[in-house]
Amino acid sequence: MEKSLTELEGAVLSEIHHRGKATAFAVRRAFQVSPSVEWSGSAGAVYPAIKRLTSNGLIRSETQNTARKTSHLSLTPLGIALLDDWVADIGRAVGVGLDPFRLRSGLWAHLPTERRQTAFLALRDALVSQIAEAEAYHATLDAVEQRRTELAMILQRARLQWVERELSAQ
Amino acid sequence: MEKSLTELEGAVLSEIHHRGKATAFAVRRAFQVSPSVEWSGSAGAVYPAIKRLTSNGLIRSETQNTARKTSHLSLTPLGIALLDDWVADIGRAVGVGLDPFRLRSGLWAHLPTERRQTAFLALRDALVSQIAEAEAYHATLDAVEQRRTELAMILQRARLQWVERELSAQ
DNA sequence: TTACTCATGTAACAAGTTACATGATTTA
DNA sequence: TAAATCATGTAACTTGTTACATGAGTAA
Repeated sequence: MEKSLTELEGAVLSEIHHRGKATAFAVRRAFQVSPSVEWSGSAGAVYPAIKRLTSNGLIRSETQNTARKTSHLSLTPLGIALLDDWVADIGRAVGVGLDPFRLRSGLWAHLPTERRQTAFLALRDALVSQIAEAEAYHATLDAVEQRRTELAMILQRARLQWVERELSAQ
Repeated sequence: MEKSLTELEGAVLSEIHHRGKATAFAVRRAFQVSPSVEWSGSAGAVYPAIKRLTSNGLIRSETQNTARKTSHLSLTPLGIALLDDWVADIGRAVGVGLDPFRLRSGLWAHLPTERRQTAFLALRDALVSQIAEAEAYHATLDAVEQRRTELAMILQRARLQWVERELSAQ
């Protein structure tokens, strides 16, 4: 009876199983380049996580017989079952998450007037350019990352609307 | 030259400065009850954070001369300045954050058909009831927490729309 | 041959979690 | 007076971060 998967462990398993990432390095790279996932893809997080999951029987790791000591990763039946449980964990999925924008939203009103105005304008610009960037890259992504990017765009558009309402309400 | 505040440190400072929480215990309680903030309000996080901020000169801590050794907390001018910087940190504010829903969004399509259907229906129900709950409590909250709750509701409504689109697309 | 990328991993550190310990005050 | 709440804090643990170390393959 193990405790349930952490968010990073679930993300690692899904990179291997649903996005075809065959090595620890490829998983790291995916985290590093994804704008819709928040981990840095640090070696000190990914390698220990894969080690844990391997020794718990969720990941099958086949070391290649090449000079470059790469391991080919895949999920065991147990790994697939626990990944499905993690994916279908409704309670976690509907959690609001750690959102730096929401956390600050009630505090901008308390900034000195000029600084507040500047902040809202900067927020608007940053959101607009992030949305444009996401739209540009969207077509180049696989199905999983496309969905995530869609939701990231929905979030950024909602924030943008909120900011514009605040700006016009001044 | 210290490094910038962590998200929890900024949240702690804003609880004291913008929401009038005068003791470490009150800060903990605020985190524990807030549905729009993700920290557990554990003693092992809050007390060390306040200790750090106090010894770095951001928090003034006046121990009361009562049997109950409560400290009355307030921000120093330095604390107010660094809090304002944290609040106006646009780069952090527009980050997408750690979102368990977005992380899973691309993976639900890979669940076995029946389980997927069940998951989407459960997601819809959970989102509907969370929105209703937030609406009910909204009026009882202070200005800061009201804004956060508004943004949490915007997020949940956007998720709900997305889920309903997925359900009707099957 | 120099530099970049692929590839794996460890060490020191940071900052969160739960669980526990302690004691005062208030309320049923 | 028993239980709940107010109040502060530590200890063991988990898991993330950056920075470093090592080495193979590839492209300029």
